[in-house]
Amino acid sequence: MKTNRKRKHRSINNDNKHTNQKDPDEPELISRKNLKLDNNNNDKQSSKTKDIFNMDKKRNSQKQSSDNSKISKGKKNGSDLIKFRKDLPIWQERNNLVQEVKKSETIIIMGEMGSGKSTQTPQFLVEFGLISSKKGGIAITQPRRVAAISLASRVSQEFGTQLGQKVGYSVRFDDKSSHSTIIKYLTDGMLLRELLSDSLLLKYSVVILDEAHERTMRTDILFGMVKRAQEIRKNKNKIDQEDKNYEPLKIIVMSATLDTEKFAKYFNTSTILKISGRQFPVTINYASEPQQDYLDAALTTTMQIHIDQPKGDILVFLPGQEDIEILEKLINEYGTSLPPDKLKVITCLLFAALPTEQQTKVFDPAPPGTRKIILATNIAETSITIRGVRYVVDTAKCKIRKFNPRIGMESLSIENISQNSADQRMGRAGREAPGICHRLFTKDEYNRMEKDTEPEIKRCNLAPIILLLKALGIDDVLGFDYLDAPSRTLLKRALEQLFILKALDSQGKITELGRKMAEFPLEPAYAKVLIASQEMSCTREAIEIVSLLSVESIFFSPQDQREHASEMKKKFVSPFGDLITYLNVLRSYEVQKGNSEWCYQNFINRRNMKHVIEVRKQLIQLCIRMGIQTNSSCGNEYEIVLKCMLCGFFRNSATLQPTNNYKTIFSNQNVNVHPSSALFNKKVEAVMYTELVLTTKPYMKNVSAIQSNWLSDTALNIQK
DNA sequence: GAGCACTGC
Repeated sequence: MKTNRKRKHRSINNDNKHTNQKDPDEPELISRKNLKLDNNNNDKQSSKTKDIFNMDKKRNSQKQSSDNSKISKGKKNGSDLIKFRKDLPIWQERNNLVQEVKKSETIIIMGEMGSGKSTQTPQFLVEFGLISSKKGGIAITQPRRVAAISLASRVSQEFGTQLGQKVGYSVRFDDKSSHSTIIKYLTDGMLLRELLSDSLLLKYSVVILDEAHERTMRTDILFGMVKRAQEIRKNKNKIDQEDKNYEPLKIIVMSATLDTEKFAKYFNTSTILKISGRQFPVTINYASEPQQDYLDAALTTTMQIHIDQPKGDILVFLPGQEDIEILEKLINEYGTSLPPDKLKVITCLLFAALPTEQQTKVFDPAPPGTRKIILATNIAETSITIRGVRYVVDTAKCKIRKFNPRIGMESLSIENISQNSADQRMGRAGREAPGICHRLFTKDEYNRMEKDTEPEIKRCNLAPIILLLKALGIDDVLGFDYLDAPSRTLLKRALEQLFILKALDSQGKITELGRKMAEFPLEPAYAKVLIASQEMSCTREAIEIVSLLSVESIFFSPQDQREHASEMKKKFVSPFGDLITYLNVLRSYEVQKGNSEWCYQNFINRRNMKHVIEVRKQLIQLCIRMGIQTNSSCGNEYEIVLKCMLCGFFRNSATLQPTNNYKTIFSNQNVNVHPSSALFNKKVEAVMYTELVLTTKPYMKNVSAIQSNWLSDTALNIQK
C-alpha cells in the first residue's frame, strides 16, 4: 500500500482559534490533522460518508428555471443565429426592456446565467433605434478580459459585421474598436482609464455595468463615477445653455444575483427587470453535522458520488493549490482500488497558477469508461465554465487576500465563502441537466454565512484607486459616493501612503508628480520609481524591473521537480537579490529569444514572461509620451537602479538585528525573508522589499540587498 | 526552509 503524503500542519495564529472571538485583522486558524486513508477499507469509507449526509430527510430542491430549450449546435448561418437569439429568455423581454430604457435614466437588470443579457441588451438598444453614432455608443464593462473579447466576437457575429467595426472591444494590450464602433465591450479597468481623458464619458450615451455583483474595486469606483457623469451631464444641460448640449447618459446595471434594493436606492431608480436564466434544477444535500476536516469530507463525498451516482463529471471546490494537489493524490490512490465494474476516475486540476496547457485539459471530455473529477479553486466559480458537470462538492472555503492598514501588511487566509458564492457554486451542477450539489456544511452553517462576499473596496489597499480618484478631480475621497464606503482607516492609510510618495500635498491635493503617476497603469510606488529613474539615468532597468514585478512569478516549479527547479534557478541568482535576479532572467530570455524549450528546461514561466514583455512595451510608450528618456541605462551598476527603487519603496526596508532577524525600519516589526527569495538565509545589513505578506509568518517578498546609508540619501532626494 | 484565491490598467 502506498503511503500518503503528510499534510503540513498549517497554523497561522493559535490565539484566534474560535471564529467568533477572532480579531478581524487576523487570519483564521488553519490547522488540520494528518489525513489517513486506508485503501483496503473502501466499505468503511463509504459508510462513513453516508453519515455525513442525511440524504433522504434533508433534500432541498432548488428549481431555477424550466426553460430547457435546446441550443442549436454546429455551424451557424444567419438564420441559425436569429433562431438562437429568439430562443434566449431575454428575447421575450426586449420590448419591455427598450421601453424601460427610454423612460428611465437608470435601470437594473437582474438576469440569471444563460439569460442572454450580456449579448442581447446592447443589440436591442441599437435595433430599436436608441443609439446613433452621433449620440454616442454603448460601453459594456466586464471584470475579465476573456469575457470582453468573447462577448464582442459573439455579438459582432450576430450583428453580421466584422469584429472591430460596429461591434468591438478594448482591453489592455488589445484594442479592436474604431470610430464606427457603437457597441464596445471593455474591461472595467479600461473604462476607468478612459475616464482620465473623458471624465463625463461623452463618447457614450449608454454605459452598461455588467457582472455588478462581483463588486470588484474597479466596478465599485465606476458606479460612483458613472453616476456622477450622468448627473453632471443632466445639470449642465439645465444651467449652461450656451455650452453644447450634452446627450443624457443612460446607465444599465446588470448582474446575476444582487441586492437589487440596494442598487436601486443607490442609483435612485425603481426600474428593476428580472430575467430568468437557463438553469436546470439542482438538488442540494447538506451535511448532517459540521465537518472537522473539509479535505477528508471532500474525499469521502466525492468517492461516494462516484460509487453511487450515474455518469456525469464531479466538480470539487477547494481553497487552494495545496489542497488540490493533496486531494488529487488521494483520489488517484483510491481510484486504483475500485471494483472493476465501476467507471475509472480521472482527475483534472484547475487553478490560476497552472500552465495554460494543463488548464485547458479540463475541457477534454472524459474518455469512455471514465468519470472526470475536477479539483478547482474559485476560478471555476466565475472565470471558467466546464461542460459535463453534474455534481458539485463544495467545501465552502476560499482564500481571501486582505490588507491590514494598521501594519501595512497583506494576509492570505482560508475563509468561509458567502451564501451567494455557495449558490453560484451550486449552479455549476445544473448547466446542462439537473444536478446535485453536496455541501460539506450544515443548513445551519449555511444560514450563518455572510449573505455576500465582502466587496474588495472594504478590504484592499486603496492607494491606487485613491490616486486615480484624485486625478479624476474627486478631492473629497472620504465623501465620495461609494455604494459601500471603505473604512476610514483604509482611506487614511492610502492618503498617507500617497502623501509620503509626494503624490499628494499636505492639503491632500494631487501634485504634478501625482498626476504623472496616475497616468501609469501601475501601483503608485512603481509609477514613482519610473519617474525617479529619469534623474538617476536608469530608466531602462527601472522599466524592466517594474515589468518583471507585474506578474505573480517568472518561475514555475512543478510539484514533483521542485528541487531541480530551484537548482536551475541558481544560475540567475544575483547577490543584489531578487530584483536583479529577475533582470538576469529577462536578459537570458531575450538572448534565447523566448525559446520555449529553454524556458521549460530552466523552469521559466513563459506565459508570464510574455506578459512582462508586453508590459515593458506599454511602459516604454507611456514614458516616451511623458518625455522620459527610455534608453538611459545604468549598465551593470545595479546599485543605481536599486537606489531608484528605494524612491518608491523606502518605507519597505528592514535591517538585520544582532539577533539575526530583520526588523522594519519604519514600524519596527519583525519580518522574514521569504524562502523563495534569492536572499533567503543570506545575512545582509539591510534589505528592501516590494511586498509584505502574512501567511505562516510575516514574509518579505522580492527582496534586495541595500546599504542603510542609501536610505538617508534617498530621503534627502525625495525631499527635493 | 515556504507556498501562490481571483482579477485588472
